[in-house]
Amino acid sequence: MLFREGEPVNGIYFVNAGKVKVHKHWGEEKELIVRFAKEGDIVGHRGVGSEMVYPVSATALETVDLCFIDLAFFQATLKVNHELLHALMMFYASELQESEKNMRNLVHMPVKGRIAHALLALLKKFGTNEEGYINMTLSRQDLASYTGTTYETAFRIMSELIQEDIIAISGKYIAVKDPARLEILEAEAG
Amino acid sequence: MLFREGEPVNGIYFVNAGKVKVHKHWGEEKELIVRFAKEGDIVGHRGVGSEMVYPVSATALETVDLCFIDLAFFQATLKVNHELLHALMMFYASELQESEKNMRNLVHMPVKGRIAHALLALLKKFGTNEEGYINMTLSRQDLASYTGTTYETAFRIMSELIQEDIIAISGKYIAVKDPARLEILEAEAG
DNA sequence: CGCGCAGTTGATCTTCGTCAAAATGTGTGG
DNA sequence: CCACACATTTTGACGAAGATCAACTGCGCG
Repeated sequence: MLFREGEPVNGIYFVNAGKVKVHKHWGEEKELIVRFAKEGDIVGHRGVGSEMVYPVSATALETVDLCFIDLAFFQATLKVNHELLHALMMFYASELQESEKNMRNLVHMPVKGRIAHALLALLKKFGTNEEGYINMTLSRQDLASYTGTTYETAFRIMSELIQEDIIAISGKYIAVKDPARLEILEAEAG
Repeated sequence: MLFREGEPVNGIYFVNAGKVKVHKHWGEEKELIVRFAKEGDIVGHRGVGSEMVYPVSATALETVDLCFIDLAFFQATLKVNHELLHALMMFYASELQESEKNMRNLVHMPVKGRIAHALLALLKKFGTNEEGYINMTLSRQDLASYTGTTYETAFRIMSELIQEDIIAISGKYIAVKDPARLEILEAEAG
């Protein structure tokens, strides 16, 4: 765990290698995964703001190689490097768009559509290995948290998708066999 | 309507007076209100990004007085005025935090809690007039869209809250009589 | 007086979350 | 190699929250 929701912010992280999940908690048990980060991504920038407290937690999903940047240094850099400042602003803007799209989906889409959307997003973000499996291992628990459902429901939907021959599973890896059908599920009633 | 989701971005708006809702659509009928803007707020900044297309719509809730800034000019200004760039970045950061908090609430909170949260947010944002009513008229339809529910459900919950003497309604205005009880509803199971 | 429309309420229906049991897997020590 | 404890996955049954549909109210207006 890189940092925990509620802790004071003292810097940001660059991910050199490995995968990280960024999540928000509700009560003891429940969580919502807000984003995944892979090599090249920033983590902890959500702490920047008036409240110097992390609004989310970040935990490594595998062994990661991180670069920690002290907050004071980072902010000083921003003051000087306007390219970076601009890039960071654009990054926030796109994350905001993404977040609000997910929000709408959460409200109006049935679980199956959300899972479809999530799988496509993961496929796009992490790509596939030679055999066509998504380059990431995701426990069903995490998939559930990412789509805002429970473990059992996520499980059932995945079973359905396998029955329908839209996806396939091998060990901890998932393959999307029929992206088009997922897109249909995603778009349904939209 | 200031602009519509999907249209190309050609500038941003400053609100001098009046209230605006920013919303995202799903299908023909359904929408989700993402944010309200009042005098002093920016609208249309969500269009900034790689895709030069508005990800949301904005419509005036009453007569508004706007200041339109051409996109090219705005971006040129950002290049020069680093204070502004920095402020805008911070603004995005806080909107992102807000958005993700709402996202979690949408998933884990029951409707009643979400309405409580929404009322408190509106109270905080718009304040009250002399008689204690929130300085904003909100149709139940909009309240429903804002909390991610249907008209009927929003209506029922409001009735409950009135029964419980937590809020009061006069014409189109809403008064929060017992903020503490709303906070309890908001925090429940969190 | 009748029509239309927003506000209101009631009745049902679906989806999904919850709980619990069954099946299956995994490790450990004898 | 087996027996046992324990964890994880899978399936089933049930219930609750809320969406949907439809009817009813009051009210303005032609």
